[in-house]
Amino acid sequence: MSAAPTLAAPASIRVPAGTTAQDALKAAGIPLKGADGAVVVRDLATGDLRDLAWAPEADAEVEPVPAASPEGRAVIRHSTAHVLAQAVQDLFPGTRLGIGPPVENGFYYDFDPERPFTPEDLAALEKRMQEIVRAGQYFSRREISDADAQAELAHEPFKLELIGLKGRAGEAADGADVEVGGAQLTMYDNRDARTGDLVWTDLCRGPHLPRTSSIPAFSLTRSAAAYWRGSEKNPQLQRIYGTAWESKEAHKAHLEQVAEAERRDHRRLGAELDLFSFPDEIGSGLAVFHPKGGVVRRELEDYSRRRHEEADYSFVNTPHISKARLFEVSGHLDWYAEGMYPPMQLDEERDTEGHVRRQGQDYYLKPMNCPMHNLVFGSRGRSYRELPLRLFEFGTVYRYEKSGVVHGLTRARGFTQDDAHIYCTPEQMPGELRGLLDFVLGLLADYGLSDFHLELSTRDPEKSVGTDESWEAATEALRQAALDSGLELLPDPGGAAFYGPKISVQARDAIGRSWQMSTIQVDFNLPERFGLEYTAADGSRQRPVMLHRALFGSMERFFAVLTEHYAGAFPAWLAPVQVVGIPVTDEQVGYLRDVALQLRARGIRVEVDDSDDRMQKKIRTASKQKVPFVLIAGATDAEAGAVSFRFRDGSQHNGVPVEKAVPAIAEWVASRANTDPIAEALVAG
RNA sequence: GCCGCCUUAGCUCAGUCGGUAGAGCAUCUCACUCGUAAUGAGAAGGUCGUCGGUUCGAUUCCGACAGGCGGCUCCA
Repeated sequence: MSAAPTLAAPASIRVPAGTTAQDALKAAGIPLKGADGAVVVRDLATGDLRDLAWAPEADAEVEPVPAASPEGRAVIRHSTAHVLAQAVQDLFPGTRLGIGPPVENGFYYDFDPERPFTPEDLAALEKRMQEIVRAGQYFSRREISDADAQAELAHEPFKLELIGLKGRAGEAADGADVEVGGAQLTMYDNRDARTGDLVWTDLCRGPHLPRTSSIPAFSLTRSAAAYWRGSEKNPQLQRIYGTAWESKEAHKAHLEQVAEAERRDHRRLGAELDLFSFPDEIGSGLAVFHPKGGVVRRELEDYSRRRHEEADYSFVNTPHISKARLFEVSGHLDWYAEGMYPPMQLDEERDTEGHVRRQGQDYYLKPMNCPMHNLVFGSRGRSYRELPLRLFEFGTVYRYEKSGVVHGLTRARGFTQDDAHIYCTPEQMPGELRGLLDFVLGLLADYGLSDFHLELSTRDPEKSVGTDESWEAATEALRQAALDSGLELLPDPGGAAFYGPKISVQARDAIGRSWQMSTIQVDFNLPERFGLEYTAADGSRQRPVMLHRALFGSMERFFAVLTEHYAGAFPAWLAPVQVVGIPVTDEQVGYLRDVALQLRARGIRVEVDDSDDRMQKKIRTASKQKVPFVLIAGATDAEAGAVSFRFRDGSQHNGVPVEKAVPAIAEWVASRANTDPIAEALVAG
């Protein structure tokens, strides 16, 4: 992440009628070059961004928009997308243009080429783009009537379609409004720096940089297919992604950030640290956890279990498969069948002629735990005195994810939810939601995630069941619980499931990426479908409110997020191997084994490296395995009854008496500290 | 599911313009016994993802399938 610009709020600047914004800025001493330089201006009267070449007809007040600002970067990226499109049409004449908007960290442009782009094409395009940037063509804005635009763009079918969408940009796919914004269509002409000749042109709302040479730094990143206007029903275009920045430094920092994310990729670390794998023999999206991954997972689960016990949850266990009937009742087979593994048919019997003698039964793998939990609730009469009833299970579910979306542990086909369903009275709901959110955030924080924001997904009137009143009450209860948390709350209108509104907790990791973690959902539908009831104080039968809540989303996914958050260097309490003993010579193996026994007696996961590698190699091995505590013992240590600590950051603490070292480690682990142990910290503790 | 790319030793990757392959790391053995991120030597390890086609001959060319990667769509 590049540093946010910390410029003082730019003063308003007057652009006299007939003068260009650029001249006015220059006169006011505003820089026009570099990361702080203005790339466009904001017309303060309308709030619109304008090109620097803009010359208002009447005096206007503007503020400069610096390159190193979200809007400035968007302009840079958008202009770079134009350069890409020009390069593509240079090198691949006849390629049709789609849209080319700026996006987070970069831009893309969609094309309809003769054939898909290859990596070599991308290299050639990047080279051609550099030439265009060097040429310093200027971006020239030109207003155009719809009819003229249609004539001029007769050979660009996608652009023609966009013209038809004009003024209804809200309905257009994400990014389309970059091309056709408001009522007035505009073209942007790229003109030769010297001669002013038209080099290339594109339908575009703008604004743009003054010249192609104003693009400070860019690179192309990848190509991929994308559906035209984001719909599966439309033809696929070839999309090229790139990144562009206000300075070479910011560009480099971004590329470094991408490289860091790659190094932290849980799929890579999973193999390097021997945590888990996805054997082809089992099937796509189905993971096996190796002993080291199993340890981490068990620690995650054990701690969670304890916290759930303390929070008065009841633990249940339910099977992985069920007869079809259950999912007919729950409605899954109506509206979720695509996401389910196909059924297995059991129990069918046929006679010798092959006629069915006994009708078979379809069994399904469960995609969710809620139907099973509802059966637990409904297994006997329930009293209001039992509510809220909180049923918890590490419930493994299976979903037939489409082949293209399976992605490591974060999008698997089989995974275990730390799933709870809470049945309560309508009156209990607000308090229950508040408590739930507290619980969720507290538990996530205990695992080292602390930077959260919330999203409130509200009703989509087109697709929803339940009364207006119940939606209103549930949404308000969720909103209030969210507000009480004091966290940033983003609206997600229409994002709710059809059966009720939800809050999702997003957590930012150590390198600033957001992950959706927990969801808390109110459900009006299932209690109805399952006919769930409790007896109220007045003896009447009432329908409980049901809350769904998966705290980690799934254990696999949470495992992946933590792996990436910690870059594989898990906190000591979670680390698969917490201590490695390294003898300086073979002489100390026995001594270290004795120390290891003392640690193991206190529940510490410890190994002694008695291989015939040299000590330095053993240290390297332990470092690469990201072991939090390395205990080295040579003759000096052994004679003194001591060990020498080496920590993950390379710091040392030598000659620590074993009777101090053992409890120090045990206490550190027991504290569940999420910071790395280092020499100072351990000594202080 | 769609588009593109990829699949060679446990891992990371060379290589073969069609004549069945090589490195580093890891593994094993031996020597070394060393104070904070790689000691040296040797050995072993691959029907080149699977199946089919073309061919005298396929790991190499073609096709299908499986798995992976990057996106799109999807994530109730």
